[in-house]
Amino acid sequence: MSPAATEERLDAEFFERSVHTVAHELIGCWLFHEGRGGMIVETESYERDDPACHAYVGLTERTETLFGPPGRAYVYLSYGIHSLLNAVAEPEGDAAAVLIRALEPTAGLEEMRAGRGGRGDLDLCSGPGKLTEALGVGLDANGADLTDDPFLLLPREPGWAGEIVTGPRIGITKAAERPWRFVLAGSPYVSRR
DNA sequence: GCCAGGATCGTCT
DNA sequence: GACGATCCTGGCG
Repeated sequence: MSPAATEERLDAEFFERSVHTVAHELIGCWLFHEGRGGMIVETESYERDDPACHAYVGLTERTETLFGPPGRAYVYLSYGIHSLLNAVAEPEGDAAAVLIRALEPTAGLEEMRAGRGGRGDLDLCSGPGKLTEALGVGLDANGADLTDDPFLLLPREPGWAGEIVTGPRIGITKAAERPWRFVLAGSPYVSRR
């Protein structure tokens, strides 16, 4: 299953709202980068007044993108190894972002398998570090416009009716209890943990 | 199948 | 100089 090529992209307005609303509504949407990608099945939201958010400490060179206009990509290096992809939300000057944690891969499967060392499809995009590797998104994508090439971000297909479950965020030590993780119920493509 | 530990580097103190 | 919004491997049962 894949979206029609003529469908309209999500625009900056979509992201210019509460980061939690954006994170929730991104589930079921489609994300592609250079022809590789699929349906978003797992996200987490990070707001500015949130000890786990990088922008919590204020504006620095690193967090500049977070304070910028919505609909941009915030990419940073985690554990010295993995690039993690976020979508900047809320109006410019209001730092908040949605971490894209997992996709159900549908497009460019061969390329993604090659980039991921020939792993099975369940392991292609089932984690924030995995999906950036599969899609070929690196640190140089920081600040890029997610609503334009080489990214392609499409809304849910008409009539889509997936069930979305919320829960505590994963892999953080501060404010981990806040229920700002959103997953598509029953999807085998979400990260394990 | 489950768990513990290591890899590796940009950013902040 | 320490610490991660992670992933993979190896050891053990």
